[in-house]
This record gives sequence, C-alpha cells and structure tokens, in this order.
Amino acid sequence: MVSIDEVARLAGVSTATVSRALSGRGQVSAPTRERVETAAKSLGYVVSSTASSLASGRTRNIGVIVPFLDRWFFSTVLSGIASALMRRGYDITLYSLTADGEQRRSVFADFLRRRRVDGVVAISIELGDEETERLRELDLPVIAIGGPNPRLTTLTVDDVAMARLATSHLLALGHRDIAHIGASPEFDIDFHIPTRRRQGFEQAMADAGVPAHPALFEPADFTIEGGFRAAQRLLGRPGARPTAIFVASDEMAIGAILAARELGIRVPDDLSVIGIDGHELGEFFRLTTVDQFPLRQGERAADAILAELESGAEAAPHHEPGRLPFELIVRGSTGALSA
Amino acid sequence: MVSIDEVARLAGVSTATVSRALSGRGQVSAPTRERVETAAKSLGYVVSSTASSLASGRTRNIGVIVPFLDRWFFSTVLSGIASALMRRGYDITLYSLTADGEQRRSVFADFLRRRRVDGVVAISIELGDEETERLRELDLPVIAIGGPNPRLTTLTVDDVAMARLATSHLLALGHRDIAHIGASPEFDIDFHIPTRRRQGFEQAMADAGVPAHPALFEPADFTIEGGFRAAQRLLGRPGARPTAIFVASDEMAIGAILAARELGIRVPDDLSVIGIDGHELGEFFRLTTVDQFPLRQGERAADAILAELESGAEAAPHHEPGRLPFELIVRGSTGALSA
DNA sequence: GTGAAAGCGCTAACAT
DNA sequence: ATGTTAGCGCTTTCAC
Repeated sequence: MVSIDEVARLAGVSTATVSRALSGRGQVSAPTRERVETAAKSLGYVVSSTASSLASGRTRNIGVIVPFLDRWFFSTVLSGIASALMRRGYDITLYSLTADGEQRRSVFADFLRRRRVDGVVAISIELGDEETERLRELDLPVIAIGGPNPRLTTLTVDDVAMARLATSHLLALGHRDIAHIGASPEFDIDFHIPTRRRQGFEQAMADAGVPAHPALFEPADFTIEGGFRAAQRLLGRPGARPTAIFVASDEMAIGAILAARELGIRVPDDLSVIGIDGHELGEFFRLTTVDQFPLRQGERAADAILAELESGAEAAPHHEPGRLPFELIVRGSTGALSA
Repeated sequence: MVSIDEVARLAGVSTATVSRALSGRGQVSAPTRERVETAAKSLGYVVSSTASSLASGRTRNIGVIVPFLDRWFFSTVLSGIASALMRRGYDITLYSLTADGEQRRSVFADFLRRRRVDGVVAISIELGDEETERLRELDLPVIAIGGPNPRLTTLTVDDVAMARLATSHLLALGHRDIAHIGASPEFDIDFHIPTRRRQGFEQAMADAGVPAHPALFEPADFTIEGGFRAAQRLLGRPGARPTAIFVASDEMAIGAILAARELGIRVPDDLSVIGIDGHELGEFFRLTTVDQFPLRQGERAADAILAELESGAEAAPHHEPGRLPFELIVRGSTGALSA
C-alpha cells in the first residue's frame, strides 16, 4: 500500500500539497502539480477512499436502492445510473430490497446509516412513511425515480399522459372496441402505476366519446405470462372481440401478442396491440409502444444527484412532476381498423 | 451524527468498550454489553463505516464486477450475490463494465484500487492478462464465476458436460438429425462458452455414433432474435429438416421455438428444442433446458468470498473446475422422435 | 503557493 | 473485563 507520504517524499513536497495537487482543490503551481502527478503515477498511488472520506466527509459514493435486480426495467435504469456515475468517478453501492421484510428494514435502519454514501437514488420503490423519514434523517441528497413522493425530490414520468398517448394512437387508427390489460389494485405497488395508466386510458376514451366497457378490462401481473393469460381470457370470450388492446406494460403486451398468435388472430390485421415501457424485446416483436427510456431515466437521476451534491445547496424537496420524456414508437403491432 | 463518544458517555464506559460491545470482538461482560446496546439504540447510533474501515482495515464491503447489468443472466447472478451478502451485513459496490474501454480500464486502474472493498467477485468476464494482474495486485480475495482462470480462484460450471447432457437427452428420445445453434468463434467472449458447448454437443454425438453435419450448425448472438433468425435459416432450407435442435442458450432457444411456430412446425411433434441456462421465461415457453441455477451461483460466490475473508487465510488460487451444479429440466419442447 | 499540524471517528494494542 | 492511547491515511485550516 503506497501512501501519500511516499508520494510527498518522492515529489519533494508536503502531503498537503500532494492532496491539493491530486484532488484539484486549492492552489498548486503547475510545475509542482506535475511533479506530484509524475511521482504518484510512478508509484502507482491511488488515494485510500476510506481515509479520504473520513478526513473530508465526502465518500464519492452513491447508494442506489432497487426493488428488484432481475427485472428488465430496474436493471436497465440501474445500468444508466451506473454508467453516468462511473463516468464522474463515483462508486455505487447497491441496496437491493429483493429479499424479505427484515432485510428491507435493515437497509434503512442500518446499511444506509453507516455514512458510506454521499447521496441516495431510489428507483421506483413505494417508500413507507417510516422509510421516507429514515431517508430524510440521513440528511443526504435523495432522488427518487418513478412516482411522486411529496417528501422527496422526485423524477417522474406522467403515467396518465403516457396511457392517454397510447390510447389515442389506437383511437386515431379508428378503433373503438378497445380493451385494456392492466393490474388489479391489490397489485398496485410502485406508485399506483397500473391505476394511473388505467386512468389515462379511461380519460382518452371518454375524451373521444367512446365508452370503455368494464368487460374489456383484464388484470394481470406485469409479466409476459400474465399478459398472455389475460389476453386469452379477453380474446377467447364468446361475443364480439375487441379490435385493439392497450396493455399497461410491454412485457404483458408481448404476452398478448403471443396469445393472439396462438388463437389464430392476426396482429395487426385483426387486432392491434400497444404497450408501454420501451422494452428491449419490443423491436423483435414489432411492438408499438410508448417508450419511457429507462436507461436515460437512470442517467438523469445520476445527473440530478450529482448536481445536488455539487451545488452543496441542499435544496428543499422539489418535484418535476411528469417531466421525464416519453415517446410513441409505432411499429408493426398496431394498424388501422379494417373496414 | 451521533458518535461513539456519546454512546460511551451515556453508557458510562470507554469508547473502546463500546466498540467491543457493538462489534462482538473482544470480551465484554453481559451487563455492560447490554448497557451499551441500550445506549446505542436510544441514541440511534450506527458506526461510521469510513472511520471503522480506516481503523480496522476491514470495510465490510465487497466489490462486484459485471460485464452487463441489463442482461438476465448477469442480473440474476448479481441478485444472488446481493442477497447473500446483505444477509451477512456486507455492502456491495457495483462495477459495471458495460461502457467503453476507457471506463473499463479505470475500473481496474483506479476504482478497485481505492481500498473500498475487502474482496471482489467477478461475474463471467473474460479478464485480460493485465486485468488479472491488477486484480492480483490488490492483494484481496477474488472469486471469479464462470470460466477457468488459472490465476484466480474460480467457480465454474462444466459447459461441455452441460451440452453433453442436453444433447444426450435428444439422442435418448431417438433423434439423430440434430442441429446446433451456437455462436461463431468471433463471438466467443466469456470463456469460450459457445465453443465449449459446441464441443459437448459434438462429443455426445460422436459417442452415440451419430455424425454431426456441419450444415446443421448455425451461429447466432445469444439473443432471442438471433436464435429466431438462426432457426429460420436452419428450418427454411430445402432438403431434410433436423428433427431436433440443441441451442446453446435459453434465449436463443425461445427464438427458435418462435421461428418454428411461425413456419408452422409444431414443437415438440415435428421439432424438439432444448436450451441451456434456466431462463425465467423457460417455463412460459415450456422449454426443456439444462438449468445452471444462476441465482445460486451468485449465492455460492458470496459464500466463497466471505469464507476466504473470514478464514483470513489468503489461500492460493484454487479452482473447483466444473463444480457448479446443473440439471436437466424436461418441459414440453422436447419429445420422442415420431416414427 | 506551500508546509505544519490538528483532527476525521473509530479500533487495537497494551495496560491494569 | 475495561480503560488509555496511539494510530489508520488522508484533508484542511492556519501560518508563512
């Protein structure tokens, strides 16, 4: 372990100067800086993050809390955060809430309180009151992605507007008998996203003067298989079939497309299907969707936390409700209503 | 920030005793320990990880290096690591190599050298010589998952044996015209996994005295879409069609099943398909596969690194070649050769 | 612009 | 079993 003293000795300066030269804080003459840098490089010196953190109070480390690691959406957002943070020289400490409740408690009660991080990003987790309070007590910048939390600074996408956009697309294609696959309210974790998407759907329908039949709603669980089963129920019923389905997630929408295929229903000729998210598989299945750019959401969150960190100004929690971008991506799963 | 002195004062003991009582190292009488714990709890005291690390040399933090975050296999292994490590009170610092080469260099040259972690786990990354050397220079326990690296302690699954098992399953069902979807050698990152799986395939065929036609090999890129296209080529050719395909990954195998469906080829009646991995979508697609239990691989790696840490004994790199378990999971995509 | 020196909040000998 | 004390390797006043 080469330490700062060795660098100082080799460069012929004090440790204080080495610290200044290498960290960029404080004044160091150009030649001195160069000597220090050369010495550091030749010794292979890298500052000890623990010593630096203890002395300075800064860790150059951001904690990221995710509800699941093995689901596409979260790992994609995480990926965006990770690359943006690394680019700026920050480490990331990962807190996965995947497991049991006890472990989840300990993330807030212990892990986060060890002063290992300078800030926290929470990805799409519905935080309990106590959890939110714990987070606030850390007295650290916190950015939440994914749903309005009035007590935290939040980056949100407007789920209602996304759903309206998707539904409008179907309406514009002439569809009137539009079904919706969403989630039952019991399944309404994650900031009531299913509920908000359903609201958007109903608003768009109402605005167009089209009645939304309750019979044309099917709950599912946001998986491909769940979407598949919901679509089977929807399309297998006796009586008139919907001509289009607005599905509350791409994964469920893919399931719906597979169900249609199996029933011999052609997409988009006999049935249009639109999803939400921008899933990586969307292109393969030629799925029309409203993309919410999860990778960029992660990058934005990283930028936001660094901005708070660097401004030093621990601003009051502020929200940019519904400011995250989304976009209709028309592919082959939707088409005009055939006469 | 409540510090150790405040706890010591409230409990009426020295800071050393607080440290001992809370960390469990050293002797503390039961009543004293209790007083300290009560005091700590009432003050909401949590040790500062930076201070503790600097003083003790232990960080209770493991670095995990992943090649990608947004691919099912890696995020699943990571998930296994994360839960096992958290259970033991360890933090995890995530190093994603996703991005450009420069960033990758800096992980080995800078990030890992900041002494932020007690050990590192590298998931399925083919490490260059220099990278391996950097890792060794850290003088920390390192566990690599996924491929033999003679200079590091490695947890490996026997890819050749897995492929043989999969192929034998098809042979046992009576198939002889068996195709293989793998990857071209150029794509042979990750410890030559594609090559090793192909070898296993060829061995099993040879052992059964069945010739493996070169024409029945199609390279792809380990994605669903890649598997789809490879299967299209394989099944769309004039002349005799294979009756079974051994696909080198579940994602490609799913693509192959979709391609067969599209061509009106029934699975498993007209075509048997088997994959490798144990992908979460396998059940939905009724895919027969050889599961390698990635979640458990992660847990094992976590256990292994903690064992090295706690034994203190920095053992010489040792390998347990091919020791990770795998298992044939028969579902609906394979069947006996129809007469 | 640079150096001396006082910590940062703990842990681990070493005493007792 | 518990207290005293000397660091851990840096950063940051405060002088010059």
